[in-house]
Amino acid sequence: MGRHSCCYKQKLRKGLWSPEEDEKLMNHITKHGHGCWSTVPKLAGTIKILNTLFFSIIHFHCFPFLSKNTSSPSLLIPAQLMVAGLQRCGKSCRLRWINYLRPDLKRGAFSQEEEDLIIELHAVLGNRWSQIATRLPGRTDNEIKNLWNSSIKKKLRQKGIDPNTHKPLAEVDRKSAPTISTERTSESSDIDPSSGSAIGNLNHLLSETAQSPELLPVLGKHRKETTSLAHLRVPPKELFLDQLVSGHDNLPSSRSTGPIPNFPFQQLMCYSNEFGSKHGGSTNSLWFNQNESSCSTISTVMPPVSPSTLSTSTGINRSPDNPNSGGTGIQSNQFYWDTNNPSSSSSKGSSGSNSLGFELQSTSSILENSIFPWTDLSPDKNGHLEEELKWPDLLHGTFTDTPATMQNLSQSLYEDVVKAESQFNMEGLCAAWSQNLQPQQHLQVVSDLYDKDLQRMSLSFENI
DNA sequence: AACTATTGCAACCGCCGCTAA
DNA sequence: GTTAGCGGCGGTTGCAATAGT
Repeated sequence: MGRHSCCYKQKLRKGLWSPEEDEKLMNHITKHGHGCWSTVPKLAGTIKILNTLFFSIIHFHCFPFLSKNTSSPSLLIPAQLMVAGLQRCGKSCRLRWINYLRPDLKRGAFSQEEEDLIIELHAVLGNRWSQIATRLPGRTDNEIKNLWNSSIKKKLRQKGIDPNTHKPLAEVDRKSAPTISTERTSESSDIDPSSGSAIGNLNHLLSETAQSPELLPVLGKHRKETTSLAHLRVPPKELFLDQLVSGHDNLPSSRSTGPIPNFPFQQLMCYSNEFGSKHGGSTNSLWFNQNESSCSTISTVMPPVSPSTLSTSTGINRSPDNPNSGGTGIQSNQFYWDTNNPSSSSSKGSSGSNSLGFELQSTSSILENSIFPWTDLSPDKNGHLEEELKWPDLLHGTFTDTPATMQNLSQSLYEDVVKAESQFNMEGLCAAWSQNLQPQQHLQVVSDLYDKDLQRMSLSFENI
């Protein structure tokens, strides 16, 4: 198949991104959405030039006395704005946005719970980093991949666990371990679905679950511990920006883009992370200000977003001593809303009702009652999860569960798998929200979404 | 202080699948 | 059916920061 056209182009910058490039890209995407990535580098510069030209012409015609020494409006354009667009290929722009500039990224070290989750997901999904990343809100596949290769692998080996098969190293050694190639799918393919002890991949898992109820808890576990996070995952902010700025309602097929019409995402920008409540109260707030203490506040006071707000509120606070660095501290990469804009709000703003006038409620209650009516998966009232299934039991199929639990798990099986594969489809929910549907209607919408996702899922697995 | 080794992470490379012409 | 363009993914590399000597 054809390669990316930009790969053939010369004179494109490579290497680390400068703050100026970041700003260009950030400004462009927040104002216009990324659209076609291949056009982003050009547009990121040309739009600025056109804007400048426009205002220069206005300036020239309205205030000629200020430019009497100039013979042409074009002379009013500052030279520094005449630079071309980003000298980057679209692919590079996309990568930079996804892995670094995206406002929903969670910075900082991985928690132990996240690491454990990655290990468990890797046992099921193999090196499908992007799918693993969908279960860890705010984390990118690249980040997870790096963590795996640099840290988790070593830790597992130190514990006597083979990171490829998730089996004890001694057992692997006895079996004259297969040569680990450097091929793309080497690690995931090392997990032999037919081996019986390690769960090779999701495809195998699905086929097995159809016949082997004992595998259901594998998904059931993730349903409780991880899919609940997936449920709470809100669409990337850029989706909203695209929609809010452009106002169109096309439906991109890309999994990373999609319209979110009139969705009150400000109330979802933060969620009560069960990890946080479970372990020392460290709340992992996502989206924008990642100040740990501001989670509950920002989730309830964020007003509707206007394009004007967005266009002026995309500043990035970086660590002052290293502006080019992503920083490792959670505080070092905050994205903020324009606190000077009266239509906007501060993360330290007061609570109460927002400018839409509807009564605010806690994020968790919204999630449980309105947005995610199926969230019977929530932690219990004390913030604790139900007793977890031990992973080794899952791997070896020795788990037994009560019929009632199994029934619940089987009911939710498709939820978990579908969302693992297709990511949660927020579009319909957003549409439902925008239509002010009643709870029962929400349920219907959700049900329909599941049906569609299930169909897509089936097709996907048929093609594997 | 200088050098080397290690680590962490951002970014690139190359391939694949999907889609439209 | 073929081809090209594109987005996306996973593997790998390169480099800056840090630790160790």
